[in-house]
Amino acid sequence: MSSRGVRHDSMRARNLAVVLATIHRSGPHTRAALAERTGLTKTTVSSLVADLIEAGVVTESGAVRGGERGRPGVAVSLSGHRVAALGLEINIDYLAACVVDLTREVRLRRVRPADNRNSDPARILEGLRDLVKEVTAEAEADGLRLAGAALAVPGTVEGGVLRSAPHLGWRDVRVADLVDPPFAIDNEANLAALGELWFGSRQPDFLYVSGEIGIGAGLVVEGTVFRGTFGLAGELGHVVVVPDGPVCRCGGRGCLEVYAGQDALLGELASVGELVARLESGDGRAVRACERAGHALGVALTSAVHLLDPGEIVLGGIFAPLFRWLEGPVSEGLRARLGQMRGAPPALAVSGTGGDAAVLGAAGLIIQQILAEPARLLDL
Amino acid sequence: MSSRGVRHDSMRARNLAVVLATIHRSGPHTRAALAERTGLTKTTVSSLVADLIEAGVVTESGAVRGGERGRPGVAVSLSGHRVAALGLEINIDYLAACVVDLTREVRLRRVRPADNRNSDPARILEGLRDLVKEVTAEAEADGLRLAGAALAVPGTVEGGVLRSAPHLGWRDVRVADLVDPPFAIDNEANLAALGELWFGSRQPDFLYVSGEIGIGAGLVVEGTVFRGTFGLAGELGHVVVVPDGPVCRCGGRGCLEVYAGQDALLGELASVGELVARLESGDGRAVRACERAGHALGVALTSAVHLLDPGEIVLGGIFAPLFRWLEGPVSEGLRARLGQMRGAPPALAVSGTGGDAAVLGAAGLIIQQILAEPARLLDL
DNA sequence: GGATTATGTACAGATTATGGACTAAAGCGA
DNA sequence: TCGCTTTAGTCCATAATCTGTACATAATCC
Repeated sequence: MSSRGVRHDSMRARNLAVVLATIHRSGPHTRAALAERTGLTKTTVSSLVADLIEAGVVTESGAVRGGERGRPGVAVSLSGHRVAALGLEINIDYLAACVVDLTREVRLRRVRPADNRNSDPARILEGLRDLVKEVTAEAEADGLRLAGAALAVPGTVEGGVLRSAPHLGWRDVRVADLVDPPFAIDNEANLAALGELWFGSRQPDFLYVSGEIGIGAGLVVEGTVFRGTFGLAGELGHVVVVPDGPVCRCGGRGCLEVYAGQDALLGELASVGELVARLESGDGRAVRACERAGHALGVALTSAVHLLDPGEIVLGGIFAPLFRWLEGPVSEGLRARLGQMRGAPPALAVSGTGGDAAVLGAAGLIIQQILAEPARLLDL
Repeated sequence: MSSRGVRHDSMRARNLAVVLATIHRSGPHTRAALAERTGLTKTTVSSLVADLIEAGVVTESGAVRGGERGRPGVAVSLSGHRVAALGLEINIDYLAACVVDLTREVRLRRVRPADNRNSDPARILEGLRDLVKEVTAEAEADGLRLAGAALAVPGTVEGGVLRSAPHLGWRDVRVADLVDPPFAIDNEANLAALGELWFGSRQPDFLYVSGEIGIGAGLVVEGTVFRGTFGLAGELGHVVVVPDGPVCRCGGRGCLEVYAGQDALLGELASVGELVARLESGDGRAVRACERAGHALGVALTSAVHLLDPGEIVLGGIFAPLFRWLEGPVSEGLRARLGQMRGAPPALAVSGTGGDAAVLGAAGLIIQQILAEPARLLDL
């Protein structure tokens, strides 16, 4: 609980957010419908909507007839023409950026291939800065105002500081400070979960499992990402599957990653595409690797379901193209192990976003912030 | 996000809560100090404090000199004399109740031994109703007004309905409806975690591990219990320790409970006291059982730390008296398995509450509600 | 075209916080 | 002891915001 008292302007800020959230959640509304939904009076809603229009987050979008009789209302809907969010991602082999407007339309996408393994943070951040400049200029030329930016990184983040990104070879990098204006940073898996929420037409409760070189997970409960105490929650890749199994790069033993990480799945194959090809041709070794991974995932997800209680489980990253082969072993494992503890195990689904859930989710985080505090756009 | 607009009275309700929370968190304050802390004006604070005094949640408690000079202020502190909360618990072999006032003073405790295994819900609830009547009468004779009640049950709770309590033999019991006024219900482990927060002088971030016949856990993040999507989070007892281990009563295999549940620990011994005695005398079998349990706990907690990211781990219930013998294996397991993933594993601590963390936590839940919405006390 | 119905705005009134003036109560210094 | 300074708490006029009623507007129904 914030310990600051609230004043008149906080009340208005809150009401602006309530009206905007209603439009966002349930589509265009007339002012009258908004008044009914929010419990505010028509007068107040009119005044709030006027402010939201001025802030550029909503527009009037034509007449609607409510019942059969009476004066038709004017629909107020989210506006995609003024305000947008910038999503960024640093990953092992690329930098990516995207611009998403308030209607969730992806307005711009940029991917720059790069080899960032064991790289120098300063050099990569220089490249990121360039990318930001380029994309910002293009967005502004499009008439968009970028209300904020967020960055996805393949590592653990604590209070805006990148603590450890083993594959990049980075430790304790204060990424946010190096770019102006400073932006939000979060773990790839957390943001991919948000990406799934915003762009994969998901229900607001699920566990997104991100298969990359490592395996991460982001839990979304009631539309927000659960981060734990230090922001380190969701490290599904190191859940114990076999207590005295092979040593993992984390120092533990028998972690999920050992059985279902990219390296374990691909073996000597060069890419996921190749693995899929082998699977389709019924190659025994590939099928066995996939079954082993599915089995391990079933075990780890059983623990995860007991501890996190997700509404649904979504497989993303490299698990998405492999879903056909993973689904069976994973869901059987869950069903058998969860037993009578719950009615039925959470449903298993494929990720609805393409490979770029994380960048999109980064933009989604900013959109979430805008929707939560539209008043900030008015102060500037 | 609630979708209801806020009005003047919500603003005031919020400010009442802010002032009260400040006093609760940081002890007695003068009105001037409250004004500074909350950012409200002295005028507003005076008016809010007047309401809080009327509601009976705070009192003036003597003069305090702030600096060296100037008129001394009047300290405003929590009042334990009017408002209190009722905590209740149904467990395998007893019914319990307690009354706790706003200063966290336990004003009343009642435990009624009973054999509730495989019992008839209606009969037990009858007994609970009697207990409530008795305790309510005593509290009222003491001048206390019970602002609400909450009930801890050894089972899973979903939206006020007790879904499944295997040891009681209950399924789908609508407990809340059967008592008037209806009260909040939650899982024993979740409420024990709150009990630990309120009465064990804990930091606001920890995972409370409740060793009873089953093993549960309640995660507290920033002072609130994490419940997951359906309120089923924290089922530590069924986290997988050995994927093809012995069958557990839940239907799974190799669950933590199989290795560290009460039955596994006690073997043929009749009570935890007896086990402690054996351990103290160095009985080999007892020591080995304890080591095995500690090892299994280390494995399950490793998964829990990766997924939940708790600030600290608190062992309660039957694990509390066994802490001396469990601490070593558990913390070694955590240290070895967590490896380089985090700076250091979360600290391991014993529960600070006695055996009745759950009842106390039930009362704590209500106190939390009062502190969050003091305005409700004024409306009546 | 007039009655009916629903939308959206205008204006007075209510609620609550603010800010400066004022009163109260203590110590300090002469 | 008296006045000065300092801090606490209250009073009152003002400002921000929401409410509620009245009203103008725009559609359908007959």
